[in-house]
Amino acid sequence: MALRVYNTLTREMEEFVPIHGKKINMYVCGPTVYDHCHLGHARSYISFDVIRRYLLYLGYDVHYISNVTDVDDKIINRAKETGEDPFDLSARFTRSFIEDMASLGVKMPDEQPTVTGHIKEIIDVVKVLILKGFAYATLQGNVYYDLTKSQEKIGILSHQTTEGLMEGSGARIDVEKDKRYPLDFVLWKNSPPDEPGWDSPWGRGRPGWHIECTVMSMKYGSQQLDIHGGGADLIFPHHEAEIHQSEGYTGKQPFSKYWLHNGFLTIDKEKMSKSLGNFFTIKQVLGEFPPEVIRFFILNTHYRNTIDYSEKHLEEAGRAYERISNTITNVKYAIESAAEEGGDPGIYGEIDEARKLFIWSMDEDFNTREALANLFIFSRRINAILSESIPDRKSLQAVLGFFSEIDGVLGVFGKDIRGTPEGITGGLSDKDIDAMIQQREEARGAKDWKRADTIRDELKEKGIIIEDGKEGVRWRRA
RNA sequence: GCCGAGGUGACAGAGUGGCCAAUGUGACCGCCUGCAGAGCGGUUUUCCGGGAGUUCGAAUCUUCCCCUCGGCACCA
Repeated sequence: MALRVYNTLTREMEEFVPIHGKKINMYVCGPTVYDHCHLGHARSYISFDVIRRYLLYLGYDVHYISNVTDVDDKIINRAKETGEDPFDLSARFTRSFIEDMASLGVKMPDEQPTVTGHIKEIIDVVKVLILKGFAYATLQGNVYYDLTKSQEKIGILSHQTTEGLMEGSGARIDVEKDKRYPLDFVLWKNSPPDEPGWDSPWGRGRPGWHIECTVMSMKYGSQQLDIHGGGADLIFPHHEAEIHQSEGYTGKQPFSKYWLHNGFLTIDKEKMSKSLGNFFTIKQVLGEFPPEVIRFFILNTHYRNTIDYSEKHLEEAGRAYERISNTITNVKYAIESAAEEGGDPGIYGEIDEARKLFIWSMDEDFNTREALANLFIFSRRINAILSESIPDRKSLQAVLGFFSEIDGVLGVFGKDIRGTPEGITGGLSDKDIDAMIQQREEARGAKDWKRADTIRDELKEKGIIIEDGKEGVRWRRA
């Protein structure tokens, strides 16, 4: 059994073998911060978050790098529209992005470099590319990568022919007049006086979009990465450009051994994107659904497939999520009334089997959907055991431990395992709730069902759900 | 136009040639329950876009056709 991944570079499933043993350098393209992030970004970063966590779970030493593009035409244009300083604007949306990721339980990258923090390094790499003959500066103060110098690599990731690319894009790109070849891409771009810029050997300007990833992945990772990830929309031209310039710079190939790309998120079968205006920001969706449901929803489809967003689908995901969530709650309640030892040891076999299936699923290109399906089966078995008898505390703790182990990868059930902190719900403290339940129990004892139901309804209105079980009454916040 | 991905039950979505094609949601029935909830058991008739082929055997491989979505300026 070994991990296999789908590599965009070869278009095949390949066994995952890192370049340097257990140490992995993984780079994922971050966002351009000119607006709040939308659910499509969430999809991408949650997918790679889980990939990262699973590699850690397998015992790899993962060094995870993800940049923030904080200077770019879109930022400058947006700032012009709003009259805001472009750097203030990008700082504002960088904070927004980091907040969103934290809400969704995406682990912080080990390194999160920004473009503006690496201007000097970028200039140095561009200088070398010119020296080596892979790039040329023009009189207008632009520097372009010269694609004729690595023509054999055109289409290496997008798997298209030069002609195909020329026909498709040539007609639409307004070809910069100082470019030698239509497919050449900009490494350094001249900045007019009213726009952000830095002094360079070619005049005042700013980095092109692709060069940052080359520079930062090398500075914080290695000249050759194990994994490079991003949305499928980055395959061309962004990631291909990175290959040209990185391999030109280092003389080593491949720039990245594995290229992983996540699929899109659509709405009504149309791609969610800022240019189409059909997007929901992460903050909007978080306003309607809890973060763990959003994560569950995203992980409920394989990361390379398209997900069609709709409230209906999210609600469905919420109900599915509750099944496992309820199982965890059931186990926790059972622990309270369980004997220390002496229960049916069969439960350990269930855990071993479930762990095997989890790894088996995830080893196949991070198949979280399959992993969740197996977790449902495990949940059902545990519930079945629980409805027949109460196992001993030790084995129940082991079940909880297993959920926690899995959750280290999926990051979905943490709240259920740890439990909600004590607090106030609907103006009621835990103490108030317990008191009301006590009253209801008295009514039930007297078979005063009307009064018992009234209390239950009253609590329900305030967001507390009462459930009568054989180990006593339990409650949870809706 | 060029290139790519995909069409699986009511819906969502796995499926690594071979036990009755996972799993979840929904619906229905039963158990449990004062009722409800949660849970358990069961049912949801021929669910693999269509044709041809390879094979003892195909949802899985080949080929043709139909349809959908996406990439080719920016995009996760």
